[in-house]
Parts: sequence; structure tokens; C-alpha cells
Amino acid sequence: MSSGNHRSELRPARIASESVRVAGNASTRACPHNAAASCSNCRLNELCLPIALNKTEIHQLDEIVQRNRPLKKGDHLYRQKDGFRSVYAVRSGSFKSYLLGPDGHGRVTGFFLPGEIIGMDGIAAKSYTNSTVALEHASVCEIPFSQLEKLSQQLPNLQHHFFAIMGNEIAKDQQIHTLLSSYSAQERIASFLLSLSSRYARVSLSPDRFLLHMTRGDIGEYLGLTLETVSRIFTGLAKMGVIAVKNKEVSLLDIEKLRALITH
Amino acid sequence: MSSGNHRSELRPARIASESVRVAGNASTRACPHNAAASCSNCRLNELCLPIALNKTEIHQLDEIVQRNRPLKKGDHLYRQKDGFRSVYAVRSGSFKSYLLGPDGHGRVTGFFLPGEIIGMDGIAAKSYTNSTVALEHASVCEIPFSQLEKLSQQLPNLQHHFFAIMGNEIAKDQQIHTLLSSYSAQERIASFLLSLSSRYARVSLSPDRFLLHMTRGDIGEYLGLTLETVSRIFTGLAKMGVIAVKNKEVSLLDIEKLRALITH
DNA sequence: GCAGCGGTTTAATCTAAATCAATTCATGGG
DNA sequence: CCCATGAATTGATTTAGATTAAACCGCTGC
Repeated sequence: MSSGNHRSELRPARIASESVRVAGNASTRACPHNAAASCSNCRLNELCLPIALNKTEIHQLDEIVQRNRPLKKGDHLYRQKDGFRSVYAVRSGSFKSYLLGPDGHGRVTGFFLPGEIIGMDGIAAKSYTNSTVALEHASVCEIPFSQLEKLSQQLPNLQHHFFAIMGNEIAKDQQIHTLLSSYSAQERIASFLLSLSSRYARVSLSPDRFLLHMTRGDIGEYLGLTLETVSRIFTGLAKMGVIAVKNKEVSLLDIEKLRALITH
Repeated sequence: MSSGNHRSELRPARIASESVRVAGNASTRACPHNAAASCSNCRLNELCLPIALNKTEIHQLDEIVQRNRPLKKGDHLYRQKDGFRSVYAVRSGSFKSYLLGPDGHGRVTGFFLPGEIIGMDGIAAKSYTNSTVALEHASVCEIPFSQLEKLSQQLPNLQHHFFAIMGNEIAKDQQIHTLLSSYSAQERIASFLLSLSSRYARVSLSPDRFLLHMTRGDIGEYLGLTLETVSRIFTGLAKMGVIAVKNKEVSLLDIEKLRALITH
């Protein structure tokens, strides 16, 4: 497996860069040293757990959140069968979740961007059902689940919001079920790109120009296609003029046309 | 917020002819529908919501559960875009959830058997993302979600258990993601039959002989196959001697061999 | 600077399952 | 009881995407 090992500091991506914003943010804010050491001044707080919480409540959440765990590309957040203890909020960078089949052939079950919650698959079985690995330099907030439960007992808003987050995950998984059971290869790729686009938009990153930190093979496993097909569809869409691809960087040149490709 | 059409209390599917007496004609068989007036003596209480609750707590849950809502085959529990108000526990019978694509081509997103919870996809958006219809005579317990939330505030066990139920749904959806993205047609059918088998076993029904209340087309939509392929695989498995199929009835003749077909 | 190696692209075949087509079967209403 | 209609089976053909193969980038580490 690609256990990343040390490599030289990965320069922040020029496109859709996290670090730039976070740094800028911190320097312009009152809180001097620990940039966003609290949920209150985290730029993701409008879409992460703190949403719908008031100042006092956010403070209580702050107490249980273990912040800023940095991961290098290839570092695992957890592995399949590890005991479930926490869910994680992505602060920066991106992750993929995957399973290893007995045949060694991996299967990607999800990608995670900043502001998204990882690890809810482990709640029921009390151990994670998949492994999750950083696709680039990344950091997370760890939220010990038992404490989240305790706090949810005290804060109805938090309980409500976490139910909503899980419900959203369920609804999203059903959309993917539909995609996998009835979309063509081109429709799958188009949907995938549009999904990334709106998720980047959600965290105020460019929705029409971003890096694919995962490989073509990862995308293929996620969408039920081979890496060759993914590559072919990319070049096909590029020839149609709806996207441009340069290595890991994608530009969505005509989002409307991209949407129109999904007849479903 | 679905556009302001008056909350159509679940109405019978228009395909179904006018409601012929609600209670009457099921009396030919011993009818499970009104067996238990309380969660305490419901035969499903070990796998439904009451699990992990004590007597007093179950009593409190009883107070909010609206029991014994009977549905005929083809009746809808709710429809896509209906305002979300409740989740439902299946008491008897079975259901399918589905979406209608713009092309009219339906897509089945799930099947539900007794003891299973329906409707969690609506929690986040506050409206259901799919429609759910009874596949046979069936009954459910309706659990108004706002009251479930309130009660979860008072009963940590209930909160914990509902988190677990949702987490389980997420984990199951990921398994299906894997199935759809990497299993062959035969492997999908084998998995599907084994899944039904263990879910029937869970509620003490025969795990090796049961009825498929859904059509071959439903199964196909759910598994990302055409109905012809579903039919062909059924006859193929029958010729191999691992199952026997007679119309809607399936017998699993060799569960081990069936498992072995799933090399993944 | 160069070698080595993932990762990617492109092209030529192959194949599993879709599509098209025709019967047969089952069920429920009149 | 029979007919109509939807569901299921079976077969012939087509096709989207897999597989196989080979060459090509673009890193990164030496």
C-alpha cells in the first residue's frame, strides 16, 4: 500500500488552495496565534457542526473537539476494523474512503472535502467499515463520538443538526445508488465533476477550476468504471469543449452543457 | 420545503381502485397487523426502536408512536417532495422506495422488510427525496420525528440507538455502492438473495424460502440490471441447483454455494 | 541531470449485459 | 370461467465499456 512516508513539504496547490485562505484569515483576525483555534472563528463553521449553535453552545463544542491533526498524503485517518471512537470534520485537504476486497482490488466508497464529516459508517458496528486516507496534505478536527452524544443530550440544536448531517449522508448515498444503477459512463463523470464543483463552491473555492487529487483509478473505482474509461471520457469531454484537463487540474468550461449531458 | 401544496396526507396510489373497506378482507388469515398495541409486546421490539430501552422508556416511546396504519398493495407511505414529518417502522409486509427520473424511467433505491426503518432520507432536506410504496398488504408504526427528537433528549439510550440505526443505514448504503460498482450480474443477484435471506431470518421468517413481492423489473432497477438479465440469472442459478424459483417464490437450496459465487 | 516508476493516454479487441423481439404465463376483474 | 393485461421467460443481436497492450508523461529521488 502507499503508506506515504515522508516527502518534502507539499506546496499548497495553486488552484483551490486551502492554506492560503486559512493563513490570510488568521492574520486578519483578532486571535493572534492559534489560527482558528476555535469553532467560533473557523471559516467552515457555517457548514460544519457549529451551524445552528449559538456562542455559548459553540464554546461547549469547542471543548470536545480535538483540532488540527495534520496528515500527509497517504496517511490514514483510520483503517477498516479499527475501533470506532470519533467522527472527523475535514479542515483542509481531501480524503478518500475505500474497502479492500479479498481479491486485493480496492473499491473507493467516497471522497471528502473541507467541511464534510468522515467516519459515520462506524457508528453502528462500533468499528469503521472502511479505511480513509489523505489524498494530499490535510487536517481534520476529531470529534470523539461519545462526547458528541453527551453534548447532544444537552444541546437540542446539536442533536438536531447531527441527525440532519446523517440524514444528508443517507440521501446522498441514495443519489449515488441511482447514478451507479442507471447512468452511462459519460453521465457518471459529468455528475462527478458537477458534484465536486458545487462542493468546492460551498467552501468558497473555485467551482470551475480545481485539482483532482485522486487518481483516474480512484475515480473509476468510485464510479464503477475502469481508469481507461475515465481517461477516455475526460478527453472526450475536452474535445467537446465542455471541460479542459491538464494533468490533475480540471476546468469546467461550460457548466450548463455539462448539466445537459445528464439526461436522467 | 416542497412548494406549498397542501400536505397531502398519504393518499392511495391512483392506480389502486377505490379503497375497499379498510379492515375487512384480511380476516382470512391470522393477521399480524393488530397483534401488539404496544412496543412492549411487539414481536419486533428486539430489533426495532425499543431495543436497548427499559420498560419505562418503552412506555414513553409508546406514547408517541402511531400504530397500525394499514396499507394495501400499491398504497404510498409518502411521495417524493412530501414534507418530512415522520419515520416509519415496518410492522408487516414490505415496501419499495423509488425515484422517478425525468424520462419516466423509475429507479428503485431500496426494499424494506419488517423491523426496518423507512424515511430517514427526508431528515436533512425536510422533505422526502423518494417515494415509498407497499409491495403487499402491510402496516407500519409512524414515529413523528420532532417527537422522536424530543424524546431522544430525555432518553440517552434512544438517542444512541437512533444514531446507530442511521449509521447502519449509511454503512449498508456503502456496501451497495461497492456491489453496484464492482459486482457482476450474478454476484449482484446472489448478494441480493442472501441479503433478503438474512433479513428474513432476523425477523424469524424462513431464511431459505420466501416470496419476492417485488417484480423482476424492480429487482433489476435496484441492482442496475435489466429485468431480462435478472430473469436469466434466476434460471441460471436454478439450473446450477443453488436455488429454485417458482413465480414469486424462491428457495435457497445451497446457501454456501450461493455465498461462494460472490468472489469479491 | 537522469533513471525509474506511478500515473495517464491511446488504440485494438473482446465480452457481459443491454436491447430488441416473440412467446408464454399468471392473475384478477367482469 | 374466460379474457385482458401485466409479468416473466427465452432467444437473437448489438453495444458500451472492459480487457489487453503499448507507449508516454511528469515527478521524485539519487
